[in-house]
Amino acid sequence: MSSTTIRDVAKRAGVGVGTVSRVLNNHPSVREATRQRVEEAIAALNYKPNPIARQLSMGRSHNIAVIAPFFIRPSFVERLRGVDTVLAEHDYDLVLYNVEDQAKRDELYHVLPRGDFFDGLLILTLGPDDEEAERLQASGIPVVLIDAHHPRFPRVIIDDVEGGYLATRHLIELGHHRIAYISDILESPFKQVGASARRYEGYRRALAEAGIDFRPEYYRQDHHGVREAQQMAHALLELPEPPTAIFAASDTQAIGVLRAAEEHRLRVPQDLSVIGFDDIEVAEYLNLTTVHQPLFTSGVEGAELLIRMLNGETFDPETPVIQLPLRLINRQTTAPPPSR
Amino acid sequence: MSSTTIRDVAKRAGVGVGTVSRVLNNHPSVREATRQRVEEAIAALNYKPNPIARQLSMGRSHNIAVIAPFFIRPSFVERLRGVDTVLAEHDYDLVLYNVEDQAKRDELYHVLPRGDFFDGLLILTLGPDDEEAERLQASGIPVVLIDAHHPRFPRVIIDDVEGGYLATRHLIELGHHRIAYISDILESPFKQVGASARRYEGYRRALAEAGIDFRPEYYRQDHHGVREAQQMAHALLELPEPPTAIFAASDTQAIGVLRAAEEHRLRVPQDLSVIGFDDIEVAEYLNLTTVHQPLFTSGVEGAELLIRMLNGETFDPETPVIQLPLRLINRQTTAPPPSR
DNA sequence: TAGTGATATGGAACCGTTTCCAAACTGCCG
DNA sequence: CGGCAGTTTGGAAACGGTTCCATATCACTA
Repeated sequence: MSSTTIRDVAKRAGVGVGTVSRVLNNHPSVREATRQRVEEAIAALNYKPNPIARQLSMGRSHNIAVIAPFFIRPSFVERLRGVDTVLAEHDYDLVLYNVEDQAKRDELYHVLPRGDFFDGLLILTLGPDDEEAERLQASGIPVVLIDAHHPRFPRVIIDDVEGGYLATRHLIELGHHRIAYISDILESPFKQVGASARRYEGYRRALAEAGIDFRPEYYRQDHHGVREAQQMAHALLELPEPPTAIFAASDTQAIGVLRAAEEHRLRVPQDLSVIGFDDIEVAEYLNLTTVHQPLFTSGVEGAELLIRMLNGETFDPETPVIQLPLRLINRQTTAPPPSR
Repeated sequence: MSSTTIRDVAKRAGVGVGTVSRVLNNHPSVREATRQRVEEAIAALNYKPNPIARQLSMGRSHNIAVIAPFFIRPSFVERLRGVDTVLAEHDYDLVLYNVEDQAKRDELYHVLPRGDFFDGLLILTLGPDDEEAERLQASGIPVVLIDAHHPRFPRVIIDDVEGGYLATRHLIELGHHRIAYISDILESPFKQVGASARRYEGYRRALAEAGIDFRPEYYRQDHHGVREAQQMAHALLELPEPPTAIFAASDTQAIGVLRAAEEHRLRVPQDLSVIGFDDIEVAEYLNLTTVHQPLFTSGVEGAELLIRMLNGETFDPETPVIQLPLRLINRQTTAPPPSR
């Protein structure tokens, strides 16, 4: 029970509360002798200031809300670690909100813009639609988007089109012509153009550039998940003229493709090439060729940006956009197509 | 900017602040007509009560601190999801603290016992040592441990000895005699007897019971991680008389074993059986035989227990201990040993 | 030793709520 | 219509800090 208050300390040290407060916030104008006495009293009473009271009187909470979709597990945790690292360093507390479905999401977008409870808001992946953006902005609370796009907010992103292009290009250079793309549902349930749609664009561009006709039957979408991906790959491999390479919009989905290949007794990469996206941790253990995006770094950069905003730093007329580099990681699930 | 206060609302509705507060907390004794007027004023001014002021005045924060080691990623997220589900339901906010190293951990154990900032504390995996337990208990703040042991605190656990026994027994029943155990370092850096040590005990017990001599060279430990596990398995497989089955203390480490087997051109399970522990998500995709523990459920149960404590529920003289069931998941990485 | 500007200090006011107490109503009964 | 118990209500006090302002103290200088 640390119900000792600043007044107790003041009394014990024989000073006024103001002085104790000054010692606490090491304000310069406190005589050394006085500071000593106060510090002794603090130690003697084992006094710890009440953060809530401090928050109330200072008008700032030192909390940062992080909205994140847990269901994209592997990549989300890496990002969160990045965020945590930075926030801890700057003494902000991380209040975490999980969004698993539309309802939860809508609720959060209604509830969170409370300038008096959060100093800032970090949104992972599930960016706002226009109306929500409006409301967020009206609330005046600083917001940074990580892995989400909205013109009105500072954000940390990757060039998904480029990523899709990179992956597809890699397959083309290996000699593939029959290249499929599987992804989660492009019209994302969360009312925004998702990453997969942009990766798809890169896919189409690479194809077009190489003069390869796009075949609608080589393109599938379903909810995100290993099982769903496995089924899509399955369908693909049963086509009269199956693809020789499959580009999955995420590593998680690539795992599903790998499983389907196994079912079909296809050797990877000899009979079928598979490439993923994200470079989550298991990708390495599965020897999955993939497009690496800096997940941890995205968290770091986003949090740092937010903190700079909180410190009153202002930016050019433009809202800052940090674009992180992508890199193809060539492991062992891609190879030239089977010759025949 | 929602700097409208309760006084603004009171003025506009022509009532006292007390009445507005009563409406807000729907206290029964407010006349319907009055309630109406107040509600109109609230709507008109778009008033939202300031949670911090409320916290200060009520002495409770509605925050729950969760201490978790991010580095055990996959299992940690599942637990966290369980926690989040329950907390959200009960309107508690989840403040997350990551512990990646000893220093961070010590700091947290010093800082967190602030009864006035957190209503409760949920500790995942990294339980307190005796001194820390002392301090925690002195602070009076309710604590629940998940996947950690300390006699003084309520906790949600599994029977790791039983789990180790289960896994080893399974291998023995398949006909294996040369069974190795690899794990992270038993003398955990976090000053407590870890799960791996108890699983080891189960391993030894199963061996003894079957009359199989324990061979020290079949038992290895190193830091947690795929790479380290891979090396340990590597060493094991180069023994003059290598094991025919390896029990890894976690699925993550089992992945390392799988990789080592691949390097050695051993087929799993024909040439080598591998069993893990935890049943994290990828275990299924790798067809890994493993011991399933209810991760999500552990989070749920822990959070619910904490909330019951917060609601003033008291328990028998005993501190409550919830033990979750374990289950062997028989997939495709174990089989009888190669006959020869 | 008085006077000066700079530095320290005490303590009231404030942050925005809840809660408590006393006062003001209400409706009902005799 | 007066009295009374039960509801409603207003508003001061409290929560535990920070901040501001006025006052006290200090170290020098003339």
